[in-house]
Amino acid sequence: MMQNGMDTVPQQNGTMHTNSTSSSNSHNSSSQTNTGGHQEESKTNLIVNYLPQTMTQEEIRSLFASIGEVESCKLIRDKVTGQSLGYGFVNYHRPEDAEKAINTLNGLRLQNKTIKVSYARPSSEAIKGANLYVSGLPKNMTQQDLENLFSPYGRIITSRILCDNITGLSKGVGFIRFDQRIEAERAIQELNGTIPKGSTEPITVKFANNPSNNNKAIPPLAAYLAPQARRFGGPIHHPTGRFRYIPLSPLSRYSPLAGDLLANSMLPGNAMNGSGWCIFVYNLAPETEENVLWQLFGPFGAVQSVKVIRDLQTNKCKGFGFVTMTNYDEAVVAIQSLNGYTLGNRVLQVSFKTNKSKAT
DNA sequence: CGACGGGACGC
DNA sequence: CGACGGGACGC
Repeated sequence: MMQNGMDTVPQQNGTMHTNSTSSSNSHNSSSQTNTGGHQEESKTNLIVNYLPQTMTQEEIRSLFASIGEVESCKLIRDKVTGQSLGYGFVNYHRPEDAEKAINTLNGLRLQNKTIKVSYARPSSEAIKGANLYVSGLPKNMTQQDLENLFSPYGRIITSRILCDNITGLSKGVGFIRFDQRIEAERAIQELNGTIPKGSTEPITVKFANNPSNNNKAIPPLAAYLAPQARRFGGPIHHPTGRFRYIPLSPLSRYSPLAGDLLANSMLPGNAMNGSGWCIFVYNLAPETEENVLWQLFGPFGAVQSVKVIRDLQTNKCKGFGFVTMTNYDEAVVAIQSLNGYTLGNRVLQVSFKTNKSKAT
C-alpha cells in the first residue's frame, strides 16, 4: 500500500503525443483549448506532491537540479500563514530531464514523506474541485477495486482508501481525484447511493472537503469557561455587573427564575459542552432557517453556532433547533428573554439543552 | 398537547 | 460510533 496513488500516475509518461507541443516554458496558461478531453501536458513541467512540511523551495530546487538544469521552481504556500501546502512545481529546460526526474525522484522518501513526482497538468478551472469523498465501501474493497468502480467516469489522478492506523484494515472510506470536475460530477450522479457488486450497503459519493478551509481549529473560547463554571453553585446575582440592553421588551415576565435555569445547566453533559452553552429552542415553524436563530440570539452576545433540526425526507424543520452561546451570562439572558417570545404566531420555548433523546 | 441534532475521528 | 489522505494545479 505504499505506492498508493503512485500507480495512478498518468501512464503517458513520455510516450504519448509525439508531436511537439506549442511551448515548454512555464507560462503555458494562455492556451485554453478545452476540447472536451484534457489538455496536452507539458513535457518539462512537473508537479511534486507530498513534500515534507519543512522543505523549502530552495531545497526542492537543489534536489531537482541534481537531475538537470531547472528553469523554475515554486513551492506553494498558504497565502496567509505562509505554511507549505506540501506541493510545488518544477519546470526543466529539457524534457528528458523532466522524464529522468520522474524516474529517479518519484517515490523518494524524504523525512516522513514519500514524494510524488509527475507531469503537471496545465492549470485550468476545469481540473479544480475534482476530488471525491467516498464512504460506505465494503471493507474488503481494494484501491484497485475502487479505481475500477470509478474509472468509467473519467481519468483518475489519485485514489486512496483510508485504513485504520493500528489494524491496517479499511475504514470503508476513500478518495478519488479525477482529472476534470465534470468527470467527478458524473461519478457522483452515477455512483452515489448505488450498491457495489458483492456489497449490501449503498455507497456515498460526494465532493471532498477542501483541505485548506477545514475549520478543525477549536475556537479559543472554551478554555476560560471552565474555571468560571465553578462559581455557579450559588445563586447568580447580576451576571456581569449589569444586564446589557435587550431590544425585546415584554418578555421577561414569562421567564422562569434564573435559579431554575441554573439547576438544569448544572447537570453534567447537558448544556455545557466544553466550548459553549447549548440552548434548546422549541416550537419553530417548519420553514425556519438558520438565519432566524442567528437574528434571535445574536443580540444577546456571542453565538457560536445555530442548528435547525429538519426532517430528512421533507427537509422541513421538526419544530426545534439548537443555539450554542459562548458565555453563560449571555445565554441566561437570551433564555430569559426569548422563552415565551412570540415568533410569527408561535410562542417559543427556550431553555438550556437537556440530555433527552429519542431512543433509550 | 407535543419536545432535546449530530456521519463528532479520537484511544 | 464509518467520516476528509500524505495540504494535488501556481495562495
